[in-house]
Amino acid sequence: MDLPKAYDPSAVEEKWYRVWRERGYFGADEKRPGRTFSMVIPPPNITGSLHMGHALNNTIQDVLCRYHRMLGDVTLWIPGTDHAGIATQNVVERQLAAEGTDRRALGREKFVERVWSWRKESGSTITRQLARLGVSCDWTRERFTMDEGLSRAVREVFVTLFEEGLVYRDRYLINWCPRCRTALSDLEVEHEEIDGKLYHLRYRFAEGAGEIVVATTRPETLLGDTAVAVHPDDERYRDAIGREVILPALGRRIPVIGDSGVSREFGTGAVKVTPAHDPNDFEMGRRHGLPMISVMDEEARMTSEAGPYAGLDRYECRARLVADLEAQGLVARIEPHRLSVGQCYRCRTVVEPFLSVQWFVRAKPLAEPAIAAVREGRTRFVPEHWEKVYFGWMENIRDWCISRQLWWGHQIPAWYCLECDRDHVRGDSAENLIVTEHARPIVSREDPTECPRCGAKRLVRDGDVLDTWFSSALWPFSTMGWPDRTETLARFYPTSVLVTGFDIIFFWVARMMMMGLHFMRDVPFRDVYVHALVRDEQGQKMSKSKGNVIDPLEVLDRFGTDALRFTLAALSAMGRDVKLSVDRVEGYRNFANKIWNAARFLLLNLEGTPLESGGPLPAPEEPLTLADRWVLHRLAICAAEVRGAIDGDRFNEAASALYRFLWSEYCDWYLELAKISLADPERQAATRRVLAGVMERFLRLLHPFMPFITEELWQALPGRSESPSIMIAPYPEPDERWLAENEAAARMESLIDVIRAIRNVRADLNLPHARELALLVYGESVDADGVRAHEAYVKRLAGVADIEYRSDGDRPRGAASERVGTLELVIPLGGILDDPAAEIRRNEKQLEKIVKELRGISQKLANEQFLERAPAEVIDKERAKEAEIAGRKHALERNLDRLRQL
RNA sequence: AGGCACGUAGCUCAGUGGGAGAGCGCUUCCUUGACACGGAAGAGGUCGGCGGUUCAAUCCCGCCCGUGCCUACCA
Repeated sequence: MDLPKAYDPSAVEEKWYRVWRERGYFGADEKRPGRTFSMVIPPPNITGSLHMGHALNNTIQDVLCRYHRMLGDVTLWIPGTDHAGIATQNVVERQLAAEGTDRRALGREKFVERVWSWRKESGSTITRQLARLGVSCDWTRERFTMDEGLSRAVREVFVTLFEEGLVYRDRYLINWCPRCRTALSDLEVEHEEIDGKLYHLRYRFAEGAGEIVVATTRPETLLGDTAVAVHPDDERYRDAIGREVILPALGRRIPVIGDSGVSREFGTGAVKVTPAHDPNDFEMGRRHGLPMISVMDEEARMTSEAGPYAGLDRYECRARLVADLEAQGLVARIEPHRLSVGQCYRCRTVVEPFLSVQWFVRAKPLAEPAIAAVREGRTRFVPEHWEKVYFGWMENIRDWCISRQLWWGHQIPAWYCLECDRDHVRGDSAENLIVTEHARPIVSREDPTECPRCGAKRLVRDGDVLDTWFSSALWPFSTMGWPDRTETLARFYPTSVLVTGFDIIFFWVARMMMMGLHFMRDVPFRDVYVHALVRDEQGQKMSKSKGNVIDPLEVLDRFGTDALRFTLAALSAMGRDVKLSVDRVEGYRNFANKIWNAARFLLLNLEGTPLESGGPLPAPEEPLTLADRWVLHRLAICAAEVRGAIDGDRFNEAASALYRFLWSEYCDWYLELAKISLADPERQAATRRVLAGVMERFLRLLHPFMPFITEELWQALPGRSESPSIMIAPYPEPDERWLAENEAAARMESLIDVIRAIRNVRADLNLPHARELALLVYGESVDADGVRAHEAYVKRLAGVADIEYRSDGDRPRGAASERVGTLELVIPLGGILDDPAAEIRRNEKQLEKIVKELRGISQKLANEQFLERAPAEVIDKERAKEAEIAGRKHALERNLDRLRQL
């Protein structure tokens, strides 16, 4: 078979992905006995397009998946997508806006239809892009958080939690996005520090003289103030408590109350209390039974409660109000102040605390088992320190607001009776419904046709939908067919590992833990592998606004899937951010090309010889060259390292072991040495076997990281094995016997040192390779025997024409000298060396280094405490080193003397 | 405010209680029959600073400086 000179990914990737998929290799056979390995994909949003975070996340998952499949585990990886409530609704709303209309004009039903058709057209973009990464997930099991089965699971969970009292409805101060016009959970609010102002405002006493100055960052909320609070023990305000002040602008009388939650140090020690617009004040309002006045509506415009300011936007109101107060002399002063504002995580609009009736999940009872499960090690975080983050959040968890005032999502299965609950319900459809917190919702698995209390047929359904993350929380079991008791669940739940980014530990991981434990009575995953963010090469978060985004699709086009995957694996040191640069990908593209050409060399040299590259590797008893033995030893080490690294989730170590073996060992040394034995008829056959057998093992070891090139080359190898695809071939085990061949390895390495030393001389003295050198080897030892036995290696790789051995005696006068182990290598330079000064300089430089090194070691060995307390082997090692360096020093000095006499 | 990471070669990053590493970049040489997406050789680092533990610290501990992130209702 003729391979092109360079690897061309585009000619290979699509072809093999189709073959794998068509042959069903991605599927898991539930009936097959044996160990299982299972994962569920973190479902990307249907609005999404592949970014580097996805690429990293899915590369790691696919490495694990392919590895376990090759280990023989029954391997299941379920893919799917998330309906992404707000994000998707926003996309379609933007489309409508472009058409000059909006969702209200369309109506709920038509709007939801419209979203479905959008999803049909565009929702699979992300899965097609994932496929380009080569992910081996079982597409026949692909799920969507809004599909029928998952919707059933969502409903079952909601109803059950309601029945258990873990879901409830209440009027509460929640986070509200005035642009999306929906409630948000605490997690969906992102805090950002900004430069704001602190306004000091005068509130005059209603009776008598005097005033209290309060400090606020949000003067417009003053319109909703129902008290002023001070610390009860604050001497300054002792007499104020119980009196009333006049609310500026509106003239309302409000009480001064004492509350120990007020800090005496901050500002003036007095605080305005606005229960309907501030979380602190809300709590204080509840404690003191204060009225709660909403002065802003759901679009953050001032309500009629705001008096003269009604109808103004919140910021406009602020400006007008402050101006008015200044005119009245009620502004004591305004100072700059850093404060953090909450923004909607989907649209960046500043979020407003908003008093409204919402649905909540009571989190504490669900969190406790989830905390215990991690404490007991039933679920393990990798790296471990994420446990702390998880505990920190879980232990201080607050109830989860799950209702969203959107149309795209799982509509809450709750109905209100317009008859027996008519005092609490206004409106007659989901769109115009206003229901107080006192209404009694009818929550049901089946859509009710009449009120279970009064039998009335006039029911109206709650218009809210559930937080997207509510359905994501069920993902590990809902995708496996729950609430039915399926074989899939029995076989694959809990999943083996969840691979995810730390940014969604709270959003997703924590909630899956809670729901999984509650409904499945078991953790959803054994391990959570938390990888970091992909950043740019300066460590900046990639973002469109910064313009530093590296588009994975472009990278795939330029360098191929395997190169990107290998790069991500190589850079993903556990728990560290991945700082990606295109140069790096290019480097690993070159690696792919190196493999390609090594295989090309191999195929050119097999010349149709019948050979089983997948057959057993030669055994140590067989007659083999030193190079053969060495490479087989190194292969075994590589296999052991790679397996250990993947088992320990150290993907970067696996990648570097593979890289080093193939490039620095197989190509740089073994291939070059094999060229010698291929020319020797007696050795040719064995060399071919080793050459091909090692390559075949290497391809299998590499396959989880670089699936495409490994399949393409593996298929090109002759007679490799029974398996029709490398994907389902067994993962190589380190061969114990070759692992133990340390002696051959040491001899080879000593030869490598000899060759390097000669090359070194050649390079330093600028002697072209064509210029053949003579070599004198001084010293009697196994090292000398090694050179004697492998002269061909040294001659070929170092360009030496002639080798002589001397036990000792005079060295030639003009020569270069190198000390390697116990040997002194002398290269006579008479007639070649134009300028002895160059060689003198070279030697002097080396000598300088050596002298320094020797001084350090001698000092150490002179230290009594070191000799007393250090372990014997360390001392022995230091002694050996001292002797070796002393030998080198001596040889160098002698050589320098000779050179200087020239 | 609290917490968690991180500071190692020009750049981006691995790593380890006893010999400082990789990729890219740089310098010199090589169009040698797998590969110039290549080969050979090399330069370059007080492993952020200061203390401590230890026979021995880049690694463990403390403090400081710098950077990044997360959490938090302090107006």
